[in-house]
Amino acid sequence: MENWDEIRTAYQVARLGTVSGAAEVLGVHHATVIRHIDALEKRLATRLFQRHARGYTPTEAGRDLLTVAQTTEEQFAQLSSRIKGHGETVQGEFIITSVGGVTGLLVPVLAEFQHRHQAVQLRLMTDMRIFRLDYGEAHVAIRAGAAPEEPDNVVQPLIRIRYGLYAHRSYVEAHGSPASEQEFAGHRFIAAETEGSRAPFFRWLRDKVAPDQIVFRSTEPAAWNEALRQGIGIGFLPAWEAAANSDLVEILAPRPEWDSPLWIVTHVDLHRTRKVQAFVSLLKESVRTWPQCA
Amino acid sequence: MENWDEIRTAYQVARLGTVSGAAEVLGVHHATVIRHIDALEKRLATRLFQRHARGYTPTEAGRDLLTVAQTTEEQFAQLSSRIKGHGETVQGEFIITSVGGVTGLLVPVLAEFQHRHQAVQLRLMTDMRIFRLDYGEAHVAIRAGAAPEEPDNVVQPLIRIRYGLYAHRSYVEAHGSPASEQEFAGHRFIAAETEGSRAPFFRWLRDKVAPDQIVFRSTEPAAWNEALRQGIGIGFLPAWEAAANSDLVEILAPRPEWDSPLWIVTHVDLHRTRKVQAFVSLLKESVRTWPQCA
DNA sequence: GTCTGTTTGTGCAGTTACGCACAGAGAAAG
DNA sequence: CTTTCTCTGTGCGTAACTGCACAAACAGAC
Repeated sequence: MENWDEIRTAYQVARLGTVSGAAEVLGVHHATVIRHIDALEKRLATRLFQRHARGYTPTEAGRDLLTVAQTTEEQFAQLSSRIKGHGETVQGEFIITSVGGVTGLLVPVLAEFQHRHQAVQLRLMTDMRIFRLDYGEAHVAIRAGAAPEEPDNVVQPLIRIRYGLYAHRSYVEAHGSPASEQEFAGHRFIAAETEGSRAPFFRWLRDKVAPDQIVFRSTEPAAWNEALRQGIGIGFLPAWEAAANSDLVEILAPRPEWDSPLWIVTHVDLHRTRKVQAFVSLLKESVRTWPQCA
Repeated sequence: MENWDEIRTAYQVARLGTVSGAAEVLGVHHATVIRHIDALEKRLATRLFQRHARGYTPTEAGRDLLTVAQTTEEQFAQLSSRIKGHGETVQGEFIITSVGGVTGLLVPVLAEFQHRHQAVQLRLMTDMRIFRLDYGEAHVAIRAGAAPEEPDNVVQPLIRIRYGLYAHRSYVEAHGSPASEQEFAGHRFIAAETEGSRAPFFRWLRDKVAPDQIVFRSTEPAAWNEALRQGIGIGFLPAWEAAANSDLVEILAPRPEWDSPLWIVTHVDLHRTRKVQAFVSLLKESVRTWPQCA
């Protein structure tokens, strides 16, 4: 039962009773319809229609095909409208993967997105490994560092996060506060786990301090944050996050060279969809209300 | 949602995850698969798959299509086996149309047919008008008289019914029995309603007797029979039917010129089916057990 | 009866779609 | 890092399919 098009032609013939009518509905020549029927009957080794001068009358097999194909056409029509509507309306699952450090900024945007589009189910994936937009693992990704250059991904700049060097009040009370990087000797620092971290401020830090000065390492940005609050050492923090916590003391003010650019990355196949576009535009819009960052 | 073949192609791609695999299953070149997907996505204005070097990953729309097309394929497969089996097994409705006079011979054959093939539902149509084998009104027809010459119908001779002229004993006791057609004057006859009856014995009768001698006319052969038994007049009867009734007196013995040939007529589109063949062969076989007729 | 409209059926010409070959890109293995 | 394999993607020639035109047959109207 290969060649579904022939089934479709046979269905129209069975429905309308004439080859000519079916040809008109299908938008093909009636000769094509005849050939389709002939081929299908030959393959099934059964007559589907009785031919006469007034048209084609379906046999029992033809009537059977009629009912089956009728539901098929309905199913396909529903599928079509569902798919077409799917691209235009914002609904269904929506998967975002992002770097760990920006969840505090991202979640309010997601809340607003959910509020605007009640029919979406949100999934935020922040994990060690980089989720691939290929393979359909996520609809959009928030990436940090150098601009991603993966093919088939459309990359848009989102914002530059200003990073400063901060410590908890308790740390400053215990160890003092270095006025510049020349006074870093003897101080304790917090950094990322991976040596080859792409964050510019971590590369800067690696040049300025000895490895044994970094007393706390973690892959998880939330852990850096917590370690900082516990007074374990001096560490980088987004300026907006430090400003929200009065217990944190600014060691060194943010510098442009420490800025971490954020990127919105979407797969080219999904970038045109209304759902993705709705989220991206909302995200860009929300970013403008973050004056502490830009 | 036209072009069901493209849906089928997309279904296989969604199922297998790769263009190459789908191409192999479908028995086409992988370039064709790519073109089908491209065309379908363009028509739906939605991406069904995310393309990457390892294959095609279905999007939500693609997964939706997958489930719909999966049931479609199952439905078509069942339809196919049903239709193919339909041609080989004897089951379903079986419609016979026949001239009215032979039901007494036909019904036993139908009973045997039903006994052999429990899965058939028999319908015997004996009506004024001639049912057309075109339009699917019947599977086989038993026709009488001159050989039908309708196109697209396969005509086979079945048997020649011997007709004689009979009357009920009560009629003979009241009016006597003519020894030959020369003594028909004053006798009463039973004939068909239609003037242009194709039965040869009625044409013969029309030449021998005056119109007002025909005192009973009916379109229904069973009515002739009954009228004969009631002693209304002299009428033609199949020899076998008269022989079964001892109250009937033979007026004139059957003559070859009165023979009414019966024909088995089937539509060419249905003639090859096993169901029709089974019935036709059974009918021919049964006919040999009617020695009174031939 | 003739005429008209509709339908099926077929040979021929054009066009679309297919198969083929090759290129390019990742991913996995050594 | 290099090699190898698999899979996708595209230009080109061919083959299959489609559209066209015409013929034939039939039903209905007049």
